[in-house]
Amino acid sequence: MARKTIDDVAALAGVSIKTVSRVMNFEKGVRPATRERVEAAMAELNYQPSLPARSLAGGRSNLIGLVYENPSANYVFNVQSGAIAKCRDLGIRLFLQSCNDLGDRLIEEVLAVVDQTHVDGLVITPPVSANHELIRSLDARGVTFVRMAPDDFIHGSPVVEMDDEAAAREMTAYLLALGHRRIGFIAGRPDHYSSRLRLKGFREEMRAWGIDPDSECVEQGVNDHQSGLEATRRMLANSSRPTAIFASNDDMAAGAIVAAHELGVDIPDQLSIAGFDDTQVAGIVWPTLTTIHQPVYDMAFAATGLLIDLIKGLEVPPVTKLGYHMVRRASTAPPA
Amino acid sequence: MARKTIDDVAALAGVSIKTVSRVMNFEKGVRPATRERVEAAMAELNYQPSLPARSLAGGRSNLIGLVYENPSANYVFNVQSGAIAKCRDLGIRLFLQSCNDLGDRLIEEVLAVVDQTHVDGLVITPPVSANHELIRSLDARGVTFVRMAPDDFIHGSPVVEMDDEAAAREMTAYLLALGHRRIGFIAGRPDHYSSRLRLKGFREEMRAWGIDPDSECVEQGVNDHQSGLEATRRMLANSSRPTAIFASNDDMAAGAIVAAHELGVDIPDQLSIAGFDDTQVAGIVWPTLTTIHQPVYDMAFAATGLLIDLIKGLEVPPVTKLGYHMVRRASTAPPA
DNA sequence: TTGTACGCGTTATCAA
DNA sequence: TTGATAACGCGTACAA
Repeated sequence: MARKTIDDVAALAGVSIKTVSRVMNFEKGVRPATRERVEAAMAELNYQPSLPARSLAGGRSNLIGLVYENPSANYVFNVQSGAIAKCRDLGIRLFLQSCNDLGDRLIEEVLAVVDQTHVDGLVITPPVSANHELIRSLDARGVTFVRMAPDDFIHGSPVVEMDDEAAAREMTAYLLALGHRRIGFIAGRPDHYSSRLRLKGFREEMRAWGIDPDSECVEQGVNDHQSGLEATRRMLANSSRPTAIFASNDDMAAGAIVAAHELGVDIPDQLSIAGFDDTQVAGIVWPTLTTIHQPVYDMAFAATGLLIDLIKGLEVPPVTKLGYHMVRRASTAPPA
Repeated sequence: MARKTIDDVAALAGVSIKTVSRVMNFEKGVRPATRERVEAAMAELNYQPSLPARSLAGGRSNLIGLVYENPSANYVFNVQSGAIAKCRDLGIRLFLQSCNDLGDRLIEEVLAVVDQTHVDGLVITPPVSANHELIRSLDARGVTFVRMAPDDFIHGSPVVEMDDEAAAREMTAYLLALGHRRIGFIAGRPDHYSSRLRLKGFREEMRAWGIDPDSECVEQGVNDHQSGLEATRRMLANSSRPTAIFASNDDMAAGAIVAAHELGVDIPDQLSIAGFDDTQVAGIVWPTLTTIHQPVYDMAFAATGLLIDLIKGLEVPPVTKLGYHMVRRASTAPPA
């Protein structure tokens, strides 16, 4: 079955293609009666405008790209869901650009996709959003983009973020208020900006409570389950065990839970464990995990909205900060 | 910076645009020396062909669509990863079509995307692959597609699947061989074909071992953690508790683990638990989960490859069956 | 308020 | 082996 074109619609409605175009694009200056005739014709033919044709003819492709790199299935899924939801509202199509396993071909690939697909702009999520070389290259190409949680403001593009540092402080304060004093921290990958902020928040709050920095045991992890498990084993082998462990993300916290189970350490009676992100695992492990809810979906939704506004030429705020909140579940309690 | 076009390349190479086109598309009948000149020009200009233009002019868009609907973040992530990997190999771009939350607008939406984007074909994953009405509509539109794990072969399109029934039989046999006789089964959503196959495999193997069907307690779940938790609570409240529980997927098995922990039932000494899928959670829960590895990534990779062959007009096998394997972890053992 | 004619960057036809 | 030129389906000047 041949694809319906604007000519078919114009013929059926008895107008020129330009008028059909006007109706499609909600331009003013079309007589209501004419508009209705055209709309009826479009409906009858089940007409769908050709994106490639619009893209070629007009400057705009009505296509935007979402650029991401691994973090985790849940993170990617939430980011995508947020972006998809916003696009669906506005009739924009989303092009996904996964940079997983791309290595140093990343920049080249992203630029190629931009040129090939004619996307109108990009939403860039961490850690790619902190790739300065890419940002500079995109800027040189004149690409419009919005970044999620970058580690700088070197570029004038809008930024959407949450306050990782304040959130980490809040969680730390919560553990301190429960009565914990020896609190272990499992840090995330130092090349992720949010990891650094979370560690900073932890340290500052500890200091604010006058805790001796020596009783702060900070172990380095790499954001995955295994590294959380190993870091916790090291901490629990220590003579002065912590009574609480705060992991920089949920996956590592889930690893910490396993390490405690292995050693027969009861959670939360003998050891409190807290995570960060509020991903799916937080509700699946036993005991369920106290954590910080990171509004990933909302951040992607907001970033996508900003990008679309930007493309339309609207003014948008340079920084959008979204709220987090603590989710208290079963893995934390006062020390024995 | 203006986008480079085929004219720029042609001018620099001192040939016509048609020749550049020939080189790009690996058509034969171009003198090697000419080809090299053109390739050098393309490289020098960092030329990227315009997808919309190719799509309009030629019949092909070099774009394929991946259609999916929720299942889970991990499932979607793996499917995407497989499809992306295959596309990357072949210079094809992937368009994602999430049908989550689309309800009865699903068919309309998918058809609209096909018409608008001019994708050359679709890879359709379950449960959408079993949506007969959609399949019929796509067929009527003459759309090329490959289905993953559909529940029928009503349509002649190629199918990629794994043998859920045999896998479930294998897991059941494993539990029986360990010495279990009272085995509980947590069934998945009956509207998912694979759920029905897994239940069938469980039942057949039990029967093959001459187990009295009354000692088969089958509880209905809906594929999520919570339903696995509740189903297990019901089973464990029973006077004749099972000594092993086989859940139709990992999420429900993770729920079963929590239920056992809540009641102080030791895993695996007092209760063995097995899952299905080998998703990320299987390695994160404690104890780690014995499960069946479902080759989701490979299935998507294969399906994408088949689709691309199909688009090229090649012959492809009607059914591609991929292998599974059992992953023995810590959640199963002989009964006490 | 509506229509005509041209151009967007490719591929395809056919001639050279 | 190559090239001129006409599509592809739509947006945009500009004219009516």
